[in-house]
Amino acid sequence: MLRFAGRGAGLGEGVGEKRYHHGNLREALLEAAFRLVDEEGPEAISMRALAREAGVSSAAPFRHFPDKQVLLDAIAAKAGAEIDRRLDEVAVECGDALTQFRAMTVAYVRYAAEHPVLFGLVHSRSAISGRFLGQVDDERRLKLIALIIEGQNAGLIPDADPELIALTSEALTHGLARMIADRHPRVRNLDSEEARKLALAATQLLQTGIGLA
Amino acid sequence: MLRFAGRGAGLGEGVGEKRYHHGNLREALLEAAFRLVDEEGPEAISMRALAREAGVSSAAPFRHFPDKQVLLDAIAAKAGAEIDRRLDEVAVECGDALTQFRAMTVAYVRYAAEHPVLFGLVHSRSAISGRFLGQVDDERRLKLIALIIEGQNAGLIPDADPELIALTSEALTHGLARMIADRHPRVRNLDSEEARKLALAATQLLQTGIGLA
DNA sequence: CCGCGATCTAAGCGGCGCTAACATCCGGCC
DNA sequence: GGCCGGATGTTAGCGCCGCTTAGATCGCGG
Repeated sequence: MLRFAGRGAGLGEGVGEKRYHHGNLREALLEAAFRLVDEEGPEAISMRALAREAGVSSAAPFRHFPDKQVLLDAIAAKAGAEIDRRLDEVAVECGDALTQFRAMTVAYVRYAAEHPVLFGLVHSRSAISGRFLGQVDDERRLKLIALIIEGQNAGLIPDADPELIALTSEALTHGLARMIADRHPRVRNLDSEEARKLALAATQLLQTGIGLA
Repeated sequence: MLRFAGRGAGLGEGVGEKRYHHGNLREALLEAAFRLVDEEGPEAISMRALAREAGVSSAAPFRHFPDKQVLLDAIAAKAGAEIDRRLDEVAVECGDALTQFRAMTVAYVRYAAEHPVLFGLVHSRSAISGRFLGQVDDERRLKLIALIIEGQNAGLIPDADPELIALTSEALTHGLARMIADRHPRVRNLDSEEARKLALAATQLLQTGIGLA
């Protein structure tokens, strides 16, 4: 956590009080921006508007974020961490490899349905090129591959290249999530329960395959 | 096609010539914007810069595009039409249903690898909500479902819900394309030949399935 | 050949991202 | 305790942006 100035603006701040230093400006900006992006989209925020909302001058935010893109990247990192948290959460409920993979798919797709804009921001080129998400993604990649090898040893998964199986599975999951988040005509307006059912059906189909030859 | 003023600025326009009316401003703006978005991203264009490039005043573009978003949507529509053209092109080379589907996946993923920004723009919320892409998408959806039913009748595809099979297939295709276009760490810097191989391997895996139970 | 609608220009409004120069304040060091 | 340096604010302003309005120019149909 960041240090918090002792005399900074706490939650019980009086209405008329004005102090030179905000005390927690970085977090205040990040939270406001996070909420606004989630609700209105990334184009809806401006550094100046955020500064006004926080009650500081329009130049103040640049003390904490060198430019707007860095702020957007920070928002993406926050959303990415939340996705990661949810995936870890459902992963501990175990079951065999395929069950675990399906549970993670459901969690991923549900996040996309519930927070489409943030989901999109996480996968924007700028956010992806950031160090943070690359690391997280790599960790999950290794876990997923380990899971697949485990499934292969247990006779649940065919002996194809684990990397390819992981990538294909993830592509299906990611494609579903993207289509929902982007309001693709074919999956418009799914609530997260419908998204859950769709994710289950699609992953089931991936398990059995769509070819008979 | 749009009408083209007889005395409009043709390709052989003299250097010093200046005329009050451009003659083909809408197309000139669209082409320049299309190229710039493809090369530099949507944030790289501004109405004023496009006007300068076309040699007109900064207000002129607004005679042809009510606002910037409409221009971006027009670019997305153009890219969407090109994707559609490519899919139709490979679809006529026939083969059975599964082969045809795999060829279309390859074409789709290759476009994403070759024109990542345009591919992303086509699937932006604003473009998707436009009438045009919805129609195109719906046509292709019906074709794909017809293809699946054909495959089921031929004993190539299992008797699951054709809608679900279509959606799952498309989600895999779309997910691969998105990951490549967004430079997802796991599939960075694939050229279109590598993209082709990956698409073939992944769709092959979808056919056989990733589960043995 | 003329007038009317389509197309363009000039000028400007308010907002934006970002910077520079200066003000204030906090924590740490003697 | 006092002071001093760096972190964190402020004011002012630059240049660009999207977009609007009012008027100039053009070209086509009657």
